[in-house]
Amino acid sequence: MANIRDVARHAGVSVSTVSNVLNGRANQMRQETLERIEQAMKELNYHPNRVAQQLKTGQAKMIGLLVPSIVNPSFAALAREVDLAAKKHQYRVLLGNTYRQEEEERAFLEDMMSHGVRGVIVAASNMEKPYFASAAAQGMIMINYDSRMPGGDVYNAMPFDSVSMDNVEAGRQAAQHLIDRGCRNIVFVTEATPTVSRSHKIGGFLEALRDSGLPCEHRIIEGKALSAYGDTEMSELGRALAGKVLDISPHPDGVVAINDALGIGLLVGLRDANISVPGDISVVGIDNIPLSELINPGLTSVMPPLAKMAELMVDRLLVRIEEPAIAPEEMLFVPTLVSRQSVR
Amino acid sequence: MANIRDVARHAGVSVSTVSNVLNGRANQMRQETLERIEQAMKELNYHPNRVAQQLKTGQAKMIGLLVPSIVNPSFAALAREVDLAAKKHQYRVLLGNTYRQEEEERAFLEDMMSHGVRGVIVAASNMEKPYFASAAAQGMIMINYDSRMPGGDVYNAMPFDSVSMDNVEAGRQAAQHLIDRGCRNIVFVTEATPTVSRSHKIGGFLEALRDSGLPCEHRIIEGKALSAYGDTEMSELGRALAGKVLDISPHPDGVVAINDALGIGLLVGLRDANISVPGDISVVGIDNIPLSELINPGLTSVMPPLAKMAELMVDRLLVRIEEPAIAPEEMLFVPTLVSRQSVR
DNA sequence: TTGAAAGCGTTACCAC
DNA sequence: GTGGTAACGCTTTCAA
Repeated sequence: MANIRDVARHAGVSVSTVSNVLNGRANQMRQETLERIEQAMKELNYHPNRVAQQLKTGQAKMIGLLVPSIVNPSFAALAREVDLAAKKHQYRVLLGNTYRQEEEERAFLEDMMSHGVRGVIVAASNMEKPYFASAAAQGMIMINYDSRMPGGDVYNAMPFDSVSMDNVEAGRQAAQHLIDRGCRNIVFVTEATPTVSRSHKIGGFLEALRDSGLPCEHRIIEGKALSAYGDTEMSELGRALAGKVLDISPHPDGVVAINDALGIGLLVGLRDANISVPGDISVVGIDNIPLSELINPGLTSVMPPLAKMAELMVDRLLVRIEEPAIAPEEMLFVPTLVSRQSVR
Repeated sequence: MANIRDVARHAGVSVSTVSNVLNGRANQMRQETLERIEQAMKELNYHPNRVAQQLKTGQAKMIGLLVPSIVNPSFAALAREVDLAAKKHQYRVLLGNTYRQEEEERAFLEDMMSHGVRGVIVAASNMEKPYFASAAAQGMIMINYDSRMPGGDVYNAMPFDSVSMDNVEAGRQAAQHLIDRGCRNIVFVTEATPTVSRSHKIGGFLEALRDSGLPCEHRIIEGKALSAYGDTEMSELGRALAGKVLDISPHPDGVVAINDALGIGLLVGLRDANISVPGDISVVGIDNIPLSELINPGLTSVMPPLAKMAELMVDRLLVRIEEPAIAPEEMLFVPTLVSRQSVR
């Protein structure tokens, strides 16, 4: 592979001049020189060596994406959007699956450091862990996806931006939709692990019930997923929780699932119990994974504006790499309800 | 961040000595020196700069993974297994989504070159395209996943390894399972684009019918998917093709779908038409995506040994990077049938 | 057993 | 406007 020196020689100029072209400093260059250089690049099929650029500048044109598991459709969708957004800036995405293992998270961050990656999007992990702070101290820029940041003082002490769907609004929309369609006995079904996004969703959900004068007691049905949050496990949980929903008497007429994977499991569990959806019970999910459109009945769901969110995260990351002093912010995105057949 | 010189200084040795430790050449080193160096690394929290190593050695500890879309569950599953396999060798995975755009594929390969990545796993793309050959000529090691390689002379001229499920066997197993369960009027439903893996599956399918003395005429039902092979499109196609299946008279009692996404669509389409699965028609898919376990009825499917395949691909890639002269091979993996509720 | 120094491909500063 | 050259952090050969 040709290098910058070959190009310089071939064009009869110095290395610095070629470098100037490469770095957009060709404005006050003689037109003829520029052309000769560009010509040489073409002829030699020259592509700058990113590794050398990195070594010199300390900047890799890569961002890291840390997710629990790419097999989970929500994170696959996120990965796609992040990839797309990164491409607009000529960045590539380094993927890290952590399976919720602390050791994997730590190793990923360290690897990113040594690979010269300066920015990482961290999806759905608890950023209070010390290695996040320590990576930040070493200059790693991180941005949190999906509101796993603790609130209050601790949050303010954290040097991380946070981007998420407005989970309060999501919970509210889901509940309100059921109320609008005539449901009056509505429950919220969820995995038991407490997170900020979870409590926000529940908050919005209860708010909607309260605003409509519906009872707010014993509305939360929860269960513990078996293993790390694979999608399959989440759906299995949903299937199991269908039983708990039907233990309630009288049967609820509307259910909000904390995410679509769980909602889909719920659909299966209800069908197993010969309950008709939406005939007997209406179900709304939160997430809008591709699958929700495919199954029967299609799962009505509250959808985050993922593409916009990914773009903002990438943009923000790149800005912050240049200007680390910018104060961290929490950015919320308003979701939209996608209506399908699981609600009457 | 501390560098190798800091460590050397701190330990009172030369840079080369530290480098020797880093590269496992510490066997004939004085124990005491080694300890001092290791101590210094700890104290300074030293991590070697991969970028500098790369620049020097031309080897990035990264492999590329080129997939049409990570949102497709089959590729997400592949990505997970590849990530796991790569981790065993301390490699990271650079993800490229191409959405079946030639331009994206070309750009990805070029980027990998300039990032110093020496090995790429190429999933389900036609490797006859000239840029693959050109990347290979520049020293990029590539391995093809899922048998999209052309056969015969052209194949032999290609410097690529190929790893795939034994698609003939997969088609055979699917058909044989239906036959074993008593189906006698069996069809194969597929997307229309011709590929090697497709024709192998069909080949195995027909072979099984022939061996059991069943009719082999007009057994292939096909349709064109709308856009790039998103999973959604594939399922939509399956849903549409349910109609074509039911146009056959008498109705088939068994269907093999070329992949699970299509099979799931088929299930939905059949239900829409008030056909019972498996009561009236049995369905088998090929792929075994996580979703197949979740839906109702669960889709019986032929499963490739993905983890093994990913491990072999990564191992082979790394071997070949060291020893590019090794003759390319085609490696086939025997699939297993996973029985669920979609077959009577 | 350890050290000195060249060089990987690029950038950026300072001369001319 | 263009060129010379010292880094960036590491590996590796050669010498001591």
